[in-house]
Amino acid sequence: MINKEEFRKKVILSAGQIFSRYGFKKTTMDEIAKALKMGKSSIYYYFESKEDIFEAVVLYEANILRNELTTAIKAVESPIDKMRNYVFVRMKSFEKLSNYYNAIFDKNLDHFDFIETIREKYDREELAILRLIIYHGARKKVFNVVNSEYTAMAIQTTLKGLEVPLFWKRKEVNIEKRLDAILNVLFFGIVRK
Amino acid sequence: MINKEEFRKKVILSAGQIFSRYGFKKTTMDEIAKALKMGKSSIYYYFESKEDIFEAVVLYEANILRNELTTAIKAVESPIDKMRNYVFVRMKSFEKLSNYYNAIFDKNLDHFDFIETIREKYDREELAILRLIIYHGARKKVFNVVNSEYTAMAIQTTLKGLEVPLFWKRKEVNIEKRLDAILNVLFFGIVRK
DNA sequence: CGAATTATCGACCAATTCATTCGAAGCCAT
DNA sequence: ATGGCTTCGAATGAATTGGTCGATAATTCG
Repeated sequence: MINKEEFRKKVILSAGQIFSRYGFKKTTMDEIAKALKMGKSSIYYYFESKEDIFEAVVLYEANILRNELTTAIKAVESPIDKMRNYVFVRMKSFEKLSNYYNAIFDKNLDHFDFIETIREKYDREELAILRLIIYHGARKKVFNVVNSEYTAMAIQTTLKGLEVPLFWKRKEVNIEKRLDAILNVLFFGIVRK
Repeated sequence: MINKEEFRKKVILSAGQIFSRYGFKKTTMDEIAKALKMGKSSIYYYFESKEDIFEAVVLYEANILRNELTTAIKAVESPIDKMRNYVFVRMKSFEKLSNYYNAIFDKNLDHFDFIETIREKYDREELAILRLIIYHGARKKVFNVVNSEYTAMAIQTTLKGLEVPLFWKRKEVNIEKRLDAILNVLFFGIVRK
């Protein structure tokens, strides 16, 4: 490969597909390697661990979504309707969950009920949570209800419930710091080097 | 449970969802048990093995699809267009594969190229193969080109390539017999007891 | 009731799978 | 051919997984 950074991106794109399809646990390093047409051990030259790859994927995805949402929010005139519309379309593209997103709009479900439902049915689709967080954040932005304390708590609660060994559940890392990293990417576009 | 047969069906429906999502290998008995809210070992009271469940699921699914197709075929007046249309719609509903089904119609791909593509991308989605078989069979029926030798060979070739330990790959069973069972269900509606 | 049959479960096992390591080796420019 | 960068196959130790077994509920039936 020409460039280390370029190769990492290649991995992120490739592994991202597999992760979003099978989730963290069910995705194996062998699969990732095979998709890249590479020896499994070679990947460890660019990434520390499977969780490291996953973290990179999530942050990458988060950044893209944030950009899209930011643009959309800027273009909003009649906040509620436009936003509702936009998020609706975005969610639809995430086929597997559209039913639930429909539900929350149609039946005016409580946010936490909603999270609970998702957790029960899709606790392997971490990216769903990500989108949920974004939705949550976007809503806050649009309605101008900024309460990062509440947001952080909601996210933390959600993550705690997941069985998947997400990187931010590692005992040795500071959960607060990780959360900050994510929130920075999501809402302020700051990406760590 | 009231009835042994009824419980088996419950398992088939529940496990079927998981199988079709994650494929045979990635689906664990623990998951199936959890979905049924039962102890894992209890399932073995009704089924011999994981493969046994899978076999039941596949045959069940095959039977439903066969019925649908049979009805559709009966209603065909202008065989080519109607059939094309019907299969098209059916395939669309199988979202993940629709691109490939589109491809085969639009670009007139060879049948075997198509199988190859599927195998490469989705060799864990055995039900995709099933649908392919049905499509294959339906095509034969509509175009009145009946050549069961060819059909059987195509299927066998396809199955051989799969890495998944499908029940029909077991050494101790007669592959021919298993194929016959499947074909009987698919094209003649005969279900084994 | 009580015995026999049916159904469920937790604990356990052997085999496999998996993430990760490591040393060797390929490749390429000097 | 030396040295740095990159790739890989084989090995490993820990975790997972399909399946077993004996105990124990639950249900049926005399």
